[in-house]
Amino acid sequence: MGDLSKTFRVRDYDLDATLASGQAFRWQSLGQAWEGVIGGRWVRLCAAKDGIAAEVIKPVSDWSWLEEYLQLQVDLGQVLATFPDDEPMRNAVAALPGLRLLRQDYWECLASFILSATKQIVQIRQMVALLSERHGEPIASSGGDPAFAFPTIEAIASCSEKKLRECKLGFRAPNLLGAARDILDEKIDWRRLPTMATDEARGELTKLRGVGPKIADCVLLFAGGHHEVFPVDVWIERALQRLYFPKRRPSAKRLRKFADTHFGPYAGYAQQYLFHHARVHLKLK
DNA sequence: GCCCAGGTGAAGC
DNA sequence: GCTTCACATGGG
Repeated sequence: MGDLSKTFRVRDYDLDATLASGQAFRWQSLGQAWEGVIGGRWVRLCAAKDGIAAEVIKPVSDWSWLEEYLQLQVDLGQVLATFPDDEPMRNAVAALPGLRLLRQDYWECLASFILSATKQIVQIRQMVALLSERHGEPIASSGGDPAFAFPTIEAIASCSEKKLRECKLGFRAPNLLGAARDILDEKIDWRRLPTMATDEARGELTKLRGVGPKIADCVLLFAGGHHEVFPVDVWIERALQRLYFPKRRPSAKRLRKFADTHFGPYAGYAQQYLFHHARVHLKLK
């Protein structure tokens, strides 16, 4: 049997901040609701009293895929308690209480962040949407437009570079294609990735062309659940500079070291707070 | 038109 | 080692 909707009880969950924070790229805001696709299922989410209401289009009896994706079991208070007690962190948390990290699919996350290189978040969304429409499986959805699953590794691997460039991927096209083919050709130990220690997994991911430390760290954090990982991108670099070293100009290496030692066991969460806060509330340049 | 965007890899000091 | 640059494409 199963149900078409379910309400999950959860505290401290800011759905808007979480789905708009640039960690996942398939969510669309429609009025009060968010519509998206998680692993081949169309979903509509809505903030509800004491929790989150979910709607699907085909009956579901086991909702663990959604609980896992949304990380409903995480006690946010415990996470926030591990943050360093300094002004930048206090401000970022105060501005967005309830911001969470999702737990995404490895391939979709890797592919999306391969596309993220020197692109704005809006444009990453556009590339991901176009790629899914053209190379993903159509799936049932509510309303007029069909929805599309994110393209499988096989679907991307069987594309030509030209086909991918037609999805506006630019110079990222060969990187995405290469990643899909290298995974299928077992150039990296893809299957064992989820159980690897952080450094080993990072080493595997960065064997892929177009995947450096930043993209690898995003995959480790957003798909692998390595919560101690702190991806450093241009936004975070600016935020760290301005918030923690206003008078000096530390090298990228120095900032990396600071990020690795300052933020504690949930540094990845801290990073997401700083990142979203910097993007939304600070005019950093 | 110009500048820059959740980077990376290669080439130049 | 560190700095600079090319790489496609679109939005502000």
